[in-house]
Amino acid sequence: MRIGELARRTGVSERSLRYYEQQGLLAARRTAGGHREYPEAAVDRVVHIQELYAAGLHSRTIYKILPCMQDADGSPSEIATPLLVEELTAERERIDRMITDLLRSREVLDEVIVTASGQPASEVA
Amino acid sequence: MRIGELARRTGVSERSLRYYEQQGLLAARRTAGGHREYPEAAVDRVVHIQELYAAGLHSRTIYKILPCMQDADGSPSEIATPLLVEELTAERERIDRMITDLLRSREVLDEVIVTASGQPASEVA
DNA sequence: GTGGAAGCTAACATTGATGTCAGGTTCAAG
DNA sequence: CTTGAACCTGACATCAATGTTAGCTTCCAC
Repeated sequence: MRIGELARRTGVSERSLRYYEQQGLLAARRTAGGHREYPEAAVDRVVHIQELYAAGLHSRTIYKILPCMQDADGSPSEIATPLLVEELTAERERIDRMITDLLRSREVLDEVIVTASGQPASEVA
Repeated sequence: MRIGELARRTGVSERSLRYYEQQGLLAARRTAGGHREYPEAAVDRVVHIQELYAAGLHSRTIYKILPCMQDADGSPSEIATPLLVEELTAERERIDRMITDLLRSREVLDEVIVTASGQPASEVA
């Protein structure tokens, strides 16, 4: 399929798809005229990429992870080096911290909402 | 206290403290020579600001919230408008979504870690 | 009053994924 | 062949908080 369809089907802009290619995350054959031609599996791959971006990973890290992921093409083509596993574990801890922070943030925000919406200062016990 | 001490005590850079002032988040009296002079309560205020930044709020939103928060100075000086409460509720939902997304991201990452660390493709059932 | 630490302003740089525009080429249906 | 949609590259813009630098001023302990 071509880039427009891939963009439509994944909800990712054409701009971003080209960027992913530039970062080595997404390959495409080219037509004689230079247009990108994607296989079906590209949809899954883009979904994977999005999931990893959503986790706050940088494209360089995603670049290293992708070969180790299972996708529609089948089994992962590479096994992670111990160094990569260590890096991923560190990322996991970062995500844990973010979750913790966000839970805390939500509490703070709730407190603000209560303070701000319901109670004039005179009503505070 | 002066900016250096406030920075040290809050862990926020002087650059950021000046930026907060520029955004209207943090006020300071000035000495005759133009140096910023902060009250004790500034420490709490900066902590509040950090908490809100950590929640992913923009300075403009924080600007609107701060007067509604309780700090070392005592009770909030203003009650939020219904519009602001609505905005904060939207922010809360955004945080909820982020948490959900991160939990999902963590799962994905765990899957990658398992796939990547333990099992060569030949071992996959 | 002096010297060095600490502050001041202003301006520019950074980050990183994505938006947007310009100016051209290719594709495919009629 | 033609035409309009789709695509190409390359460059510049964006966001927002913060880092960094330069050049100058103030503060304060001696």
